[in-house]
Amino acid sequence: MISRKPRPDSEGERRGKRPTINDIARLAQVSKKTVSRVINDSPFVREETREKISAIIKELGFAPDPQARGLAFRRSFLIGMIYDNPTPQYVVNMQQGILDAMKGTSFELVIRPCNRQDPHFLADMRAFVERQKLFGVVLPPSVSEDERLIQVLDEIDCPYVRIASIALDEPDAMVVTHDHVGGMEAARHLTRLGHTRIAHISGPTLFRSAHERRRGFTQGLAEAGLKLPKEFDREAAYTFESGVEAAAALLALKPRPTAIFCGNDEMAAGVYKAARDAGLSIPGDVSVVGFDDSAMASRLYPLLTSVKLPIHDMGEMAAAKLIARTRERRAHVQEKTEVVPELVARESSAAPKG
Amino acid sequence: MISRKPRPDSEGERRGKRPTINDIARLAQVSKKTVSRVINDSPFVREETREKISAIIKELGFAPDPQARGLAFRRSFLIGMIYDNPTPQYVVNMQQGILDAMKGTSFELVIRPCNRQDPHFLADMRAFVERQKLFGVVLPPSVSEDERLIQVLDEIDCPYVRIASIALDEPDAMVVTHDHVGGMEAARHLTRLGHTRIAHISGPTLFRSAHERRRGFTQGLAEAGLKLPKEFDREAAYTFESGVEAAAALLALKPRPTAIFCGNDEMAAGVYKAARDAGLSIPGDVSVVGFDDSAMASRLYPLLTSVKLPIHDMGEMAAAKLIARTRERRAHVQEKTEVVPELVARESSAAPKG
DNA sequence: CTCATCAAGGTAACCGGTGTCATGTACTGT
DNA sequence: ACAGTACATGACACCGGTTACCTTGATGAG
Repeated sequence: MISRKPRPDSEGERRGKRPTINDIARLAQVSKKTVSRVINDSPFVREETREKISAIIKELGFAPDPQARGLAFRRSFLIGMIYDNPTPQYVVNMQQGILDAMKGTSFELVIRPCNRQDPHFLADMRAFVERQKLFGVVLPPSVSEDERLIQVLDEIDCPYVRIASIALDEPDAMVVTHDHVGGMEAARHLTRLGHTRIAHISGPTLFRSAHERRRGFTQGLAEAGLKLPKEFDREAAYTFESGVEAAAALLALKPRPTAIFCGNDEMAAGVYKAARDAGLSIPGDVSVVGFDDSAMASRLYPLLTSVKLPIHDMGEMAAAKLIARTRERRAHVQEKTEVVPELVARESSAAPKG
Repeated sequence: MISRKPRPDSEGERRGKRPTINDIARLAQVSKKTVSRVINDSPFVREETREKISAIIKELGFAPDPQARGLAFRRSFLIGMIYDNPTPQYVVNMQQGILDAMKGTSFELVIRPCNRQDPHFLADMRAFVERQKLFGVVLPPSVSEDERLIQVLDEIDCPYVRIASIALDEPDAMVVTHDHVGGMEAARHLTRLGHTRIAHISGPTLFRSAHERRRGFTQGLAEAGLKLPKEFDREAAYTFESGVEAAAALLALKPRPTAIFCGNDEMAAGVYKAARDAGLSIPGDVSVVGFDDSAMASRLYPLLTSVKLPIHDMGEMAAAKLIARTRERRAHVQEKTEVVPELVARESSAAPKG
């Protein structure tokens, strides 16, 4: 129960002290440079020597000091995640994905939420990345869309991988999420159910994701010969409240839509509320489709049909691309780069009445 | 749209290169050691000298390299957050709190989810903390309750702050969350509404939080002369599914409880489902109170009454304690250490029928 | 007036690795 | 048998700071 217990007196030996590269070198009777070569997989080490050194390293549980190594490399072993996405589920899943990609490597994840509106935004990010000499950064939307930030990162020569709904960059600096396919799937799902009066509540269209989801959606409607009339096309803010408001307006129209596709689950939850307020039932009077397939989707009643993006995998892929830059110097350049959303049908969507 | 733009040829000057302590020393015509003294607020620098150096530092926008500094200090400027809490909202809020405490300092946050069941758990954590020479770690529940981990941290002499529902350690290594007060508030709320048959679904009681919430709850019931009968006292797993199951059992009892207090919101959502399945209305037939006040609480219908813990502030306080260790060598030792949950009454709790 | 004391700052080694280049060996080819 | 080359390794400076220790001039006590 005591926080800082006195440490037992250390006996003469290097008790408690982690071994250094010098210790290894001494034991292996080689220079520390050779040990360094083994650590860094240099090809210029005799197999025999390598094995001897490796054995000692393993035995002593030696691991090089990332700070010292970083200092010499002029680059740290930290990967940053810079984000402004307010959805906790999204953030946590992506973090986990990145961490999974780093598993077994000596990289660590440093996180950095930010606000693109802040006047210090660019200066802060520059200072952060430059000071920490980040090995690379993962940029989920919407920071991935900020060209000013990209310019800063290019200037200070910091590798990055952008996660976005369209290809904004070279393949090895991108994970493309094809949000428009998700929109299309939503449209297909609803038209197949027989809906014809279908509305959309999009996120702020200055977010590419919102734009792409909407684009795919209208495209999907077009496949069935349908259009998205102006009065059925509302832009909201990706928030619950804005969803309530937009949905209330839609549900007051005559004739009202029999289905609503929302740019995310938060706004879909807003539709639930607006529908209750208007005395309408889901999916009896209106079908609802969300986007994200967040935890909420399976807690709401009725269970929300939603489009799911493999956020964890996106993070993992992005980090893997970053890590690949050293591992095998641009070896298999074209790792998997694209991800496609999938519709998860639940209870909130059904054929329209009559 | 190109990821790695060629950098403009650097002119003779140190274009693009960050200044080092040597640059500052040269310009100020002092030794680098004196610059170092200024950086570290050593008292042995003449005011005049200090000002001259500070001015140059500011002008050049110099910031010492954390790796080099860390290497010499034998300690990094990274603060770790080790967690196993699966609730994204919780994780993100706490992260944000920690980051807010670090704002303006040169610390960065490294996150590390873990699984206490994993056989490598302790070894992994030791390697992580020791390799990175973490400045300190923040331990939210339930890792904060793991005495083996604490022992490891003590051994490698890594400072930590534990966030837990009871005082497990010295005040400067703790943030105490008094979960039992939350349980008590829930009990008071329900008894005041007139309920007498009140049930509880707790989290796994090997989690202190679950145990404390339950303890406070029974204590609150006792204040009103009530007991928690055995059949009204269920232990579940903090998950939605386990909540459904436990609630179904409770609602099948005769007479059934008129109110259920849940150890978290996830399980409360489970009660909603079980109630619907049983054809019971909330709060008409059963009142429900959750714990966490997660985002879900205000998306569910009816809005969930829940007990709220200031998670962001807990993270902030914990990190502040860590940082205070250097800032002003154990100056005001007794920073604020305790936090009290608050009940947020919404629609899911009302007076019992009749 | 001398010596101890202290503030203010400098010097050099060091933290734990890596880069550069020199050196020594063992094969090649002729 | 001998230069030429490729491989394997070591010596040493360096990354950008800090610690430990030393010097210097000024001040005060005896």
